[in-house]
Amino acid sequence: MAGLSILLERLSNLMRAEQREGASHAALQPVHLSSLLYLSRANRYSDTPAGLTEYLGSTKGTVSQSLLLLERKGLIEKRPDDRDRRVIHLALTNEGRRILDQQWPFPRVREAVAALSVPRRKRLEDALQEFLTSLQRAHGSRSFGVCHTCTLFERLDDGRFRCGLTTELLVDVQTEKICREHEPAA
Amino acid sequence: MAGLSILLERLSNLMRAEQREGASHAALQPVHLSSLLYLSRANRYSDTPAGLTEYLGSTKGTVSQSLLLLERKGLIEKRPDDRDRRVIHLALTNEGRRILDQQWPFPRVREAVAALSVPRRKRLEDALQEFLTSLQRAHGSRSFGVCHTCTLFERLDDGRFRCGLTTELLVDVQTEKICREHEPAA
DNA sequence: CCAATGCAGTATCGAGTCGATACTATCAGG
DNA sequence: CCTGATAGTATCGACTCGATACTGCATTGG
Repeated sequence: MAGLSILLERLSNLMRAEQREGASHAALQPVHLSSLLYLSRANRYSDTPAGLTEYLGSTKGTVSQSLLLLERKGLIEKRPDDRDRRVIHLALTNEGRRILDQQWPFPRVREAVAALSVPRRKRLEDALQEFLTSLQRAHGSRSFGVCHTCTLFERLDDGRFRCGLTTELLVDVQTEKICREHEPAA
Repeated sequence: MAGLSILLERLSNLMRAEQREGASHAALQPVHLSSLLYLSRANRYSDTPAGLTEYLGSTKGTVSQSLLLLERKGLIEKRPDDRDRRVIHLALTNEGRRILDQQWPFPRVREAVAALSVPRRKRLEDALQEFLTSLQRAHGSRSFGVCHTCTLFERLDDGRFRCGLTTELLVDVQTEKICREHEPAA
């Protein structure tokens, strides 16, 4: 059935138009808002140029350029990793957080979501979640889920949390963030 | 609920990545494939630069540039309107159709759609259609529906069809195309 | 009938994306 | 210690995109 592909294409175009409009209010490009959104939600394994590159499905060269611009505008900060000196961690500045809170979610998307009844919203959310998982698998992309839904996530006997991949202990707030190493349940 | 906005954002990014990849196979930009897709499905009231501009939610200057490029590459043809000499009609060339058929729908989107069971696909399609209508309304955008679902569409006693807006008779094939003057049922 | 208004489309400019390529620096493993 | 892989940057050219200014045609109201 081609109907679904057409709907997805139309949705893409509309979302794109909303993103352009929202971004231009802050003198930014759509991809900049996506970047700020990702970085505001990425855990410490994921808040790097490489993590963002994977999330956006772009190339590291392009992303590097965008990050230079965001840094120049004072919306993000770069901090070198303590252990691996090739790695850079990215964090939103207060100004970056302010811009993101102002522009996201996009008002018309918010409005369209609000126009749906609660059960219909739930139905769309479930159906979309399922499709996204499927699309991410087809894309060979990571799932970018939140840490505590990961199959590698461990609850220790003493109540603390640990990442089964890195065997590191996790602070509570980290487990609500999205992780590029996330392994979905099924 | 912010969850749906986040899903839509993630879907946008993934679709964008698919579009970039598909387009680059044909040495095009994502917006060029969207343009070809629209033009392949637009009726004679809608196959103009202005129609495409509305569909893409862009500006006429930008669209004009993209169309020059598509014409230069031999993927579309321009034909002046008979009655209004300001208006230009756009049509895909055989080469344009070939490129579109080759690149669309995007293989991974197709794959992800195919991975859904029929009832789940139907559920997603219905939910998405409803949301799209809602979003288009919020956006102040036209619905770009197919002609024969339009409230202005008339079946005459002799079996022919007529557009209630322009009062023109419509040939069968035109009624399956999308129209920028489309008025959805509710 | 014609002047004002508005619409369809084009031209041009500057900032930025994006892919490609080439590069540096660092890490990890044999 | 060397080899290969990984993280990130620099640079180039084609293109998008918004803004502004422009042309030519249509419509409308006096």
